[in-house]
Amino acid sequence: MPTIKYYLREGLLPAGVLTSPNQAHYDEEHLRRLRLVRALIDVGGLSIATVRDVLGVVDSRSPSLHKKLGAVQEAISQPGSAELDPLAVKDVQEFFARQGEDECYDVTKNNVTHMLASAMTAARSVGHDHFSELLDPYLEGLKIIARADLEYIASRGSTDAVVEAMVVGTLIGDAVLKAVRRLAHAQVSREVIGGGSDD
Amino acid sequence: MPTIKYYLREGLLPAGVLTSPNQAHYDEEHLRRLRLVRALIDVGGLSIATVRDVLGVVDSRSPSLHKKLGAVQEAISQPGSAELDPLAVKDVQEFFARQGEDECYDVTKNNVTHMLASAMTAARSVGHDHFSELLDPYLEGLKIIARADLEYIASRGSTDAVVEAMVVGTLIGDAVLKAVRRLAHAQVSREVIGGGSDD
DNA sequence: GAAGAATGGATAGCGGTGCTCTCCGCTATC
DNA sequence: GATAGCGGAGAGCACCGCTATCCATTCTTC
Repeated sequence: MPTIKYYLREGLLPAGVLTSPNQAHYDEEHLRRLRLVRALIDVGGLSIATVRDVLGVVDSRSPSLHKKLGAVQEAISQPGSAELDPLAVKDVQEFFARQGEDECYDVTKNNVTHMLASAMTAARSVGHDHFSELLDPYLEGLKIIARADLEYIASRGSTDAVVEAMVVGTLIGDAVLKAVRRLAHAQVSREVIGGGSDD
Repeated sequence: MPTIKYYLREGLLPAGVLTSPNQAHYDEEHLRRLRLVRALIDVGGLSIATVRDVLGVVDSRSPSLHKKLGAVQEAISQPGSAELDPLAVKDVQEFFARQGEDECYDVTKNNVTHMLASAMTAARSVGHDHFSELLDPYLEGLKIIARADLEYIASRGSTDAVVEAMVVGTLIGDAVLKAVRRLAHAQVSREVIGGGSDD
């Protein structure tokens, strides 16, 4: 697998233990890492560089678990450089205000918030000026989901496993949510307009 | 903008109305299309080829709206070619069975189902063998979300607008969900482990 | 102990994708 | 009539993920 050599070179995988100058030993942990990297790339859609960042955070030792989870979250939520529509930013801020979370987040500094504002910008750019109406129901549904997520993540053993579960759960979870949402769309749409041909 | 010329060439944008052999006129509709294309690429993360497919479906005239929405959904849910873990497929099938939706979907033929199975495969590959436990709470939350989506989409005027809203709402909605889910994670995690430093 | 296979390490190169540059022939404008 | 601009088409560029090749060394096998 030349790909593995490449990942080693790129620093995505730790070098094996050299038993001799040209003989390195790789254990089960290395294999786990490799599979994690592949999952992040294939399912998470992360770039090599982002994967490196994420793993860097995962491997870092941080005083507080909370901080580390925050850092992981930032790392797996890369920005996307389009500039933001001020109205979209306002949409986001109003949403925060409605949730009593004002001023906690800054669009310019927080990747996740920036992500949200980017999406709202895109919505407005295609004429969907009231997309932000969806934010509240979204949050309502996502609270259920997030609780399940956190329960799942917290049920891990070590703190390392918790951090890793955060990465995996978030990224693979994104993909799962995408798929299940589409299924739910189809299901709800079937309920509403049946199989018929109305408009 | 050479990029526009490129999109024209790639068939992502309809040619302008030629007022003379070297003078084309572009109206507001063209501009809308361009912004839509950019949104699909930037926020939706679609490739040029996928955008072309999606727009092809959007522009096609189909007898039934339901069919068209289904086709759109397939188009915006491109597969990802990794092979599937049979156990992951079983996870998905059991999930369907639990929802009373057996045999409605085939992992090999339906992009969305395949997407779900891919994600479960990735989860298993990194040792998360019980990720499928999350599917039920996910669906529960997503039902709320999907209802809001459908309501939003159905409130459009023409059927063309409905189809377009399906595309936009699904793809931009994915991005929004990603962001809000992370915010919900942070919020729930703050509730649970506070800002403190336990593990 | 010798021959062959295989490894680690490093460099160069390949293939696809999204975009840009340049050129050509034409026509609208001054 | 000169010039500036357009539409159209081809070649080319930059980046990214990956692969192929090479070399020195060393484990394996006889």
